[in-house]
Amino acid sequence: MDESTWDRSRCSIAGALSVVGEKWSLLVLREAFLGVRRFADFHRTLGAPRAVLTDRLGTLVEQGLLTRVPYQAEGERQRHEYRLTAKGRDLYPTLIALMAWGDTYLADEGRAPLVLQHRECGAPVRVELVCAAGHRVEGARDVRPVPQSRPA
Amino acid sequence: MDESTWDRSRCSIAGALSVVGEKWSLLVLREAFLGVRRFADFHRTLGAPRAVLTDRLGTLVEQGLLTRVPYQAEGERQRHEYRLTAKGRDLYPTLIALMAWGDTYLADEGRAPLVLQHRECGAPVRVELVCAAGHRVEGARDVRPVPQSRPA
DNA sequence: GCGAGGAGTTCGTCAAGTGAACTCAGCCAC
DNA sequence: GTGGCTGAGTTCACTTGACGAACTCCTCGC
Repeated sequence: MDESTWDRSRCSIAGALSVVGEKWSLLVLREAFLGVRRFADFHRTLGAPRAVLTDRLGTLVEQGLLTRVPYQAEGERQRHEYRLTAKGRDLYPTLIALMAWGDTYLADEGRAPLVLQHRECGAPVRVELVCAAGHRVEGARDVRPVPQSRPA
Repeated sequence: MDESTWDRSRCSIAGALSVVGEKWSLLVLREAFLGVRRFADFHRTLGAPRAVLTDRLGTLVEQGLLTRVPYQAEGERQRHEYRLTAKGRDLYPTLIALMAWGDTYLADEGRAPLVLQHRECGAPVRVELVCAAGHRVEGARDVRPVPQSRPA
């Protein structure tokens, strides 16, 4: 492709990174996918500074990846918890792809620290590139990037 | 799963982010996938400050995602170019997943600024979650995360 | 009223990103 | 050879962001 003429400023990767590209954002989402919902639990499991966590949770809510819903445990006062929205849940494949890469290249002795099993059958889950016609796509070389003209 | 006992410090997502989680890293890789190889072109297409670019290219080389190979254009002095390694190329699904998310939630009027076609058949390419038994996995709810015990 | 704990906020410090200016090396024209 | 051009950095002053500890506020149970 002609990489010199494509308008990078509209790139969806750049856009996505402007939403979840800050430090801790994707890790917050990882915790959310593991079921964490409360501020104190995010803080404990991530070890991020409170101020940063407040900020990240705030922008994730603002961007619509999490919602802040009130809840009340018995014998406690009302609090808020953070839950994934559909927009947030749709980042799951991204996280899985990142994790798979880390498992391949970073895990000690190739042992993945966390295995994902299909709930129905127990088989391990992975990401795959496919085309709409059903072919398996091996990598970037099998793909032709086609920039779309900007609507006038 | 019991999210309170799993050792987050070994998480492959955190590990991967420590390699490519800094600002500009994934965008540098995006350009590399689009065929950019030279410092000046990275600089021009990304608009990142030179110092940051020097640093990011350096760490990506150091981490083995890019290699720095000398080349010489006719009539010019010898220079270096940066090429993706297998380790770098394997981040392709991650970038595609991020891009797909951005296309869905950020692109104006749902028009993806860049379409990926399967080179063989022209059909659009996307990422999918599947299990080893071949089932389609819809999302996080279909997945059971199982922490692996740390080797003693 | 008192203490505890969740959920932040504030603050001083330190690291990282930013843009402009400067450097350095080789090639070319003269 | 001299001077200019270009690619690839480096340096610097400045601003932004991250860090950890300390502080606040609110509410519940006692």
